[in-house]
Amino acid sequence: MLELLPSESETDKTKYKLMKTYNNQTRFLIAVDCIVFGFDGEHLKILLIKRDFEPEKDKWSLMGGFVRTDESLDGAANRVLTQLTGLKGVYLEQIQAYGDPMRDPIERTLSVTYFALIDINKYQTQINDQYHAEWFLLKDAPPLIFDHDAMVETAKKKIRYKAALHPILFELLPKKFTIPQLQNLYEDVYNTQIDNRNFIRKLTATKLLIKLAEKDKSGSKKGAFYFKLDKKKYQANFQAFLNIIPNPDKLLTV
Amino acid sequence: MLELLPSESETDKTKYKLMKTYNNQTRFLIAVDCIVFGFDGEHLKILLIKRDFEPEKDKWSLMGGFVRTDESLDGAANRVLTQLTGLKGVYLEQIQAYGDPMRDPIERTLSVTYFALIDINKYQTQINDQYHAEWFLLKDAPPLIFDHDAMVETAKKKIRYKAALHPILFELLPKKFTIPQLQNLYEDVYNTQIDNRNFIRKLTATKLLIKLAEKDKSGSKKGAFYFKLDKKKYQANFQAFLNIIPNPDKLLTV
DNA sequence: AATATTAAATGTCAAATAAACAATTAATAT
DNA sequence: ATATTAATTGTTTATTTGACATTTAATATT
Repeated sequence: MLELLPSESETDKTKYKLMKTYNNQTRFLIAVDCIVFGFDGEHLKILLIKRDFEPEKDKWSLMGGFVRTDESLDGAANRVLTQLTGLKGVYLEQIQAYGDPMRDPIERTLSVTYFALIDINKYQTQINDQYHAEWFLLKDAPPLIFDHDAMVETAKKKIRYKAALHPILFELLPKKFTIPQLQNLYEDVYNTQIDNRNFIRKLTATKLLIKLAEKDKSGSKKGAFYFKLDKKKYQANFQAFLNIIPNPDKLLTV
Repeated sequence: MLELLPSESETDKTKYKLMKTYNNQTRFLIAVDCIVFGFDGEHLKILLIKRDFEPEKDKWSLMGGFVRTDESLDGAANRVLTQLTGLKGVYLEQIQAYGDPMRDPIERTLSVTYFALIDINKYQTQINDQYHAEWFLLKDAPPLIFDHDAMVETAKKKIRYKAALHPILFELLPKKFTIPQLQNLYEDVYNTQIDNRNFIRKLTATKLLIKLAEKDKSGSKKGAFYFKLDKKKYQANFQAFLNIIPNPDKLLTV
């Protein structure tokens, strides 16, 4: 930044000590807001909380919180997410900072959004569910407070964009999953039908999947083989561009 | 966010008026920092400023500034960029928020970074060059203050990533440019050699270029034809995935 | 026990795309 | 007239993609 205060010529450390704050600048509240996605085997879902206090009491909202004095942004986002879900080590990625002066009617607040991808099976309503959290189908989520609807829209676009190139959607699945589950997930995210043979061929080419002996019999008579992710290849090749769905760029705005 | 104050039951507007601020929360400075890229026909460059005030006097830094009371983040970034370059309507994109508690030794400050792509020919040192700005080859830019080096690294990755899929690099070129210039640009961004015939074929396929009658004679005896961008197609198909350079994902971390 | 039912799993062919590769052309300089 | 230099152009092969229908494994039914 610019507009630092001039100071006398001394050692840097001394200077810093002399200069305790930047004068004549306004300070703002900083919040993090999390867009938490899950997958029920059929459809994408989003975890929202119902506010039981004013303002906007009884309205639905993203889970968030103010950044504290000694925590980083990622730290705050992880804290908020753990408060809500009880989960740690969740896939969490910063999306964007929202800083419109009027976005919070009470007081100007900057919000840094994160999206989280969690295995919905690991999530359990906290015993002391102070947040009144609820899963919604993404398609019929209720209106949200402030600019949270815009945040969710951006988050949807972001995961569509990123999942078109990188295997992040596995973060939504349990350790063992079936090909039909995986295909349902991709089809729901992109709201499109995918040819099953091409889908499997492309998946096989990634070498990310390990076939297990066990079958999931719950969905059909024949049963579908379980697969698990090859974690090493997943981490090693995460940045590589995949092309699982046909013409992904045509689907990004749907 | 959570942790709003409870309030009496009245109309929303009344509630908001009653509730003037969020209590018991720390407020922080918010800055924007711009990573400004240019292209001299051969190499990518970055615009840095030399601080002539304490702390970190005489050190190189990104151009930045504190967010003011009534401006948005984008507004602040545009203001800062115009102050530095005199340019308006520049390609500017938010990258990321940096919020490590110790990133600024004077006072905790959140910085939201933006990258700017400008036509280096349009840039002219401001008459009153209070910022002592200077262009550096990206490869031999000096060490920067605070966490600005990390910001530049992230910005480099970001434009490599984005330019692998979208035609943003045209923002660095003048209205009229030649194919050799364009190829130099891509080769410098990805630090790789590109086969000239394949490069032109892929570019032609995008239908983004319009060939002009005029030639640029400065670089060779034969001269290279000027091209200009088809602005309508550029805007209409900006989100479409291109594949100008071979195996871009292999080059993203170089 | 044979047959029906249901969803999972599998293969082929044609079209499009990408990568590797060298010769010709247009202008100026000698 | 010839040499020089960089810009421009095309072909061939390999790979990837998309479109398309049948078989298989298990359970349910008769």
